[in-house]
Amino acid sequence: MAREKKKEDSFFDLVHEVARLIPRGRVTSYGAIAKYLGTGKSARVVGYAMNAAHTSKFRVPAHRVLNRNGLLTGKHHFGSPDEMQKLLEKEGVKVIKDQVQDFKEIFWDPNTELDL
DNA sequence: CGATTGACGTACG
DNA sequence: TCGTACGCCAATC
Repeated sequence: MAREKKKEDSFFDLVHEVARLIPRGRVTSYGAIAKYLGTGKSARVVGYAMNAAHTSKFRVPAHRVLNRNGLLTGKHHFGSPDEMQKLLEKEGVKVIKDQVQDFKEIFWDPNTELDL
């Protein structure tokens, strides 16, 4: 009765929330989010959670989450692989050959930005 | 309940 | 410097 809504405390929601906190025009890495969530070395779980982002009721800007190399590793998981790059460029992020330019300059680290 | 997978990361050769 | 192997944690089958 009291549970009118199922609270999804899954790791997914945690990643989804952080992903939504990413400012427009900024990008982050799976490892950064993983560390922020406490997963630490298991950046894989973050990527896995991103896969579930599609199932989240909220819109998760997964296109702002890249791997440690600033490479659009998960572009294939979008409706269209070109859409991810298109979205990033639309936000002012230059992407060449699936590689984000000035990745370290637009890199948004939740551990630094949120803990500031 | 056990084995496999996964949008990563780091270490080693 | 580049390529390959392993580890890590959680979800899914």
